[in-house]
Amino acid sequence: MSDTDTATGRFPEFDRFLCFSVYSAGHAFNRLYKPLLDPLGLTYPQYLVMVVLWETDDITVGELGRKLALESSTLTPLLKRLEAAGRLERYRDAADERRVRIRLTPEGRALRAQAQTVPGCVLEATGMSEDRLTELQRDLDTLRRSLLAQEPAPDDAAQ
Amino acid sequence: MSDTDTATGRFPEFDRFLCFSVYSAGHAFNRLYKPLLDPLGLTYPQYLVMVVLWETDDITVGELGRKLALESSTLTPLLKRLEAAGRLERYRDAADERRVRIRLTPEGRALRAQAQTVPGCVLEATGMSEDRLTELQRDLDTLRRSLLAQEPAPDDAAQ
DNA sequence: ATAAAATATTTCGCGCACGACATGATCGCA
DNA sequence: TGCGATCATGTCGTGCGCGAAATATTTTAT
Repeated sequence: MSDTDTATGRFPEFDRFLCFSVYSAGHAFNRLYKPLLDPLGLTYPQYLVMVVLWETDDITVGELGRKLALESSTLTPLLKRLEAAGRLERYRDAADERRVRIRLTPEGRALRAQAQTVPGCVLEATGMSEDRLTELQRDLDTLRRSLLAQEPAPDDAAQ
Repeated sequence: MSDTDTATGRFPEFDRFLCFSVYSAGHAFNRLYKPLLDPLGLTYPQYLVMVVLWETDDITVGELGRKLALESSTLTPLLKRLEAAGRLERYRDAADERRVRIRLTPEGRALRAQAQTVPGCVLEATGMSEDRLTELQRDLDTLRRSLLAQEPAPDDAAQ
């Protein structure tokens, strides 16, 4: 950051806002991915969902939401679009009718092969070594956990 | 990252996607800021706009967009909302009637005092030292520049 | 002087992303 | 058994965020 000038107590310069660097790097990824994903007919969040499903198929909306840190109110419309595009199926869990499970269609699984080249393109675009990127990712994950630890986890206010 | 397994050529595990760590850290900032900004009647992107304006007032939409890396089609509605809330004024530049300039109202300037405590809260929430955060920010800015360098800057395709 | 190209902003349509609320299923306990 | 609490998902309203197209102004080249 810092998002502050601790020494002076004055409002920090805009350039020193870490939150903006994160915000802006996120947009940059979005722009980079767009031309790579357009041919696959996927948006960037849809691609992240597919990556999870290629790794762990037949998962509930809730599990998907926990992996991606997204609300079901975000995922439901996104998943319906992927379903309409024939990439996956949504069906009620027979054992617990509250749950909706997501399963890839053959077409959805096949898409993985077409996406093979994407990660390499992205890696190259970063222009950084894998070690440096791994380190950066580790720091970001640490940061994310700290930030979320502030906000009251869903409930467990007790204790 | 990496967003790839260069060694194997296999599709990387979801956990190794740097883009997701950035994406998710961005959401985490959003969630952290919400309760801090709600009392000020600002959203997170609106806050970023205000931070820029507190530092550089009387700026055009285009300049603001370059600083924030946002399109004018994103800023226009956001600025109209801030104008409706009485935080700023939009007016045509007399010297060049194509431009719209943004100027804080007294109320908009006064809001800065109420926001004084925000950066400190955010810094504290990160749980990281300022040095570490500065380093992280530097890496993210480097990354962002690399990513954007891929996509053809607006035009100058010539040369 | 004027037509054509470039520039600045706005409008529109689409897709996230969230919080608040609604719905329906399951669980726990009297 | 059954009724209230909890849980999983979905719906709705608001606000980004972008690309494409529209509008209006200025600049450039003729």
